[in-house]
Amino acid sequence: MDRLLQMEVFAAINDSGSFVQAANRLRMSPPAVTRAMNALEERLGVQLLTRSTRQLALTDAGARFLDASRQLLFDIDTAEKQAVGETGVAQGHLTVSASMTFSQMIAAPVVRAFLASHPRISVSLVAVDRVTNLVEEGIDVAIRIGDLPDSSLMAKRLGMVRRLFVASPDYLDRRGIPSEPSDLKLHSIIGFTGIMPSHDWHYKTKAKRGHVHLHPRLDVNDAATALAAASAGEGITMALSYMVADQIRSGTLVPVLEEYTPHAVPIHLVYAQSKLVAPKVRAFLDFSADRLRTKIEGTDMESL
Amino acid sequence: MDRLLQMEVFAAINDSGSFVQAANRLRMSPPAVTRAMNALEERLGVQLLTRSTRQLALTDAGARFLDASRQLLFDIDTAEKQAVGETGVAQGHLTVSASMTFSQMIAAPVVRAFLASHPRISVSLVAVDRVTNLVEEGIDVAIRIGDLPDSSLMAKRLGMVRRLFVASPDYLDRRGIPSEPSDLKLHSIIGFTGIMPSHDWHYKTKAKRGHVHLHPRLDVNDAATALAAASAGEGITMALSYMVADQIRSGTLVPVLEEYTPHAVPIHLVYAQSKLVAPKVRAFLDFSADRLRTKIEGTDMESL
DNA sequence: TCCATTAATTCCACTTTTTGCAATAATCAA
DNA sequence: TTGATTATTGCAAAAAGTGGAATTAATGGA
Repeated sequence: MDRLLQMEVFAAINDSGSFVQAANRLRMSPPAVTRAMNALEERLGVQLLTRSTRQLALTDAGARFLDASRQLLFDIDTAEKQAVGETGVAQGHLTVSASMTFSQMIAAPVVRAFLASHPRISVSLVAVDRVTNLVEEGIDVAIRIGDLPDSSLMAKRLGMVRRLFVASPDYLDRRGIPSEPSDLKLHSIIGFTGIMPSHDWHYKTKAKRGHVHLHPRLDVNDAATALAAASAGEGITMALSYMVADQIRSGTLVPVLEEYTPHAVPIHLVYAQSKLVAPKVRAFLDFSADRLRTKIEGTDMESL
Repeated sequence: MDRLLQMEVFAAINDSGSFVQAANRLRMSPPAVTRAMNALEERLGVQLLTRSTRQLALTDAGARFLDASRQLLFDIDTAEKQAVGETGVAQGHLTVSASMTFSQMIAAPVVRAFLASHPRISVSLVAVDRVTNLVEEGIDVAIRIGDLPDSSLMAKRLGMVRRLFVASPDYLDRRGIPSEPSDLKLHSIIGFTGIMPSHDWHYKTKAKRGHVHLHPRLDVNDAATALAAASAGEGITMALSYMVADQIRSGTLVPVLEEYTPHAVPIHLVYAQSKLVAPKVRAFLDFSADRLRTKIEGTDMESL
């Protein structure tokens, strides 16, 4: 039984507050966590954690060992990175997180290309629509949309993202191009709950602000479906700029009411620390940054 | 593969200078050492050691990682001891070293009693006739005969040891009691090469000094055999005091020429460090010190 | 140059450990 | 008491680790 893993399990239990969550965090089964913890206590000959099914409490010895464990795990990680330095082979397992849609539409192809060119690296692409905690959830790189809070994380800017109304050229030929928000009431709207959960659209420009209540004829919660419908000329839908960058470039979709959707937020590649980046992480950052930028650019603020 | 063991193997290889010796030190097989080293390099993605059958050399990364490993292994050991503190159960494996004869005659019975009263501890009793290096050879407790050099080791004094001539009472009745060294020439000598490799005995008292050349009729390299012969009345032999303590107490053997064999040296239980002694070591020290003292005392200098 | 020697490595059959699922036990809130 | 949740154990399958023997490689001496 790996003694370092025992310490990692012990730390994870205390971080997450339960055996099951520690198991998830470490991608182990709950029995494995139980056994690791038992083995650690057995080996040290002292109880570290008094536990019932509903309550966990550190013993004195446990509290002492927990502090030491955290420090040691950090030291070991540092030592390994320092020793390896720049010379190391990019290998091992990499965990990348992004929002569900971004992951599907943008990140996945880049990750697949990355896997193809780095045979010794495996990747977990975690698609979750919430802000992830890199260290706690063991994520190496996250793609974050929105302004970044100050933090100890490093970030590479990939571009800007904003919400856009889009429709196909033939639809606009048939139904006309809306020139102000209220015109939308005369149009066929394809609702996308992922971006616009309510059907009220609040807009704000330099000149004016207001809102329209939209009545979608079709309402879906999947970006690809909404965009397919829009491309087929079924109506106007709202999308995030990166989702439609390609179609706008190729002319399959056309943005409308652009002056009413100016608010753009940055999108970043985010990763922990600045020094001692593991080769696998460095490799992913180097590989993906340009590719992601290319995929994202073209429909952001500057294109207005 | 235990990552800590990998670091231990790496350190041991560098300490001992070869895979085979590292294997011996860690009580592993050479294949296991090779595999641990390969796994470590594989995991880090960098070569630590360039090796041929005759030459080992650290790479730059290896040198960095070696320093860090040694420090970390020490830190982990410390952390575990600190966390466990006094509360820990005495358990695990204990390695005790002593000279061949002391081990057989004195230490082994005490170790057996210790095992019986500490079911969770196992013991390696290493009987070697050389000074062992506690840390390098992974020995927890050593029994040392002779003056101790200043060192970082802790010691418990068990008593004094000196060389003695002994014979059985009936032999002395028959052949007379020697009163000075030259009388030995008229006696039947049982040589014991363990204590007296040459047959020249150099003696020195306050009054005089000199030497006699002895002609043993029987010469053995095993203490038990020599003492058995002496007990059977076959002659005079030289023994270390602890070997004959019991027989002298019981009268089976009688020391002779005591004024010519005054030089006594101390005997100690030696162990590493003063703080953070592992419970298993503490238990052995507590258990064995008195018992060993009892077995040793009675024929040392003070009994003259 | 070749050979004997020594040390690391690989091969292989075997043993031990580890694994996760499913069932169970324990706890607490309602 | 019940229901929900969580830790633990039993068990069979899978994986990893094991050391002895054979192999390979390097080196110093003949």
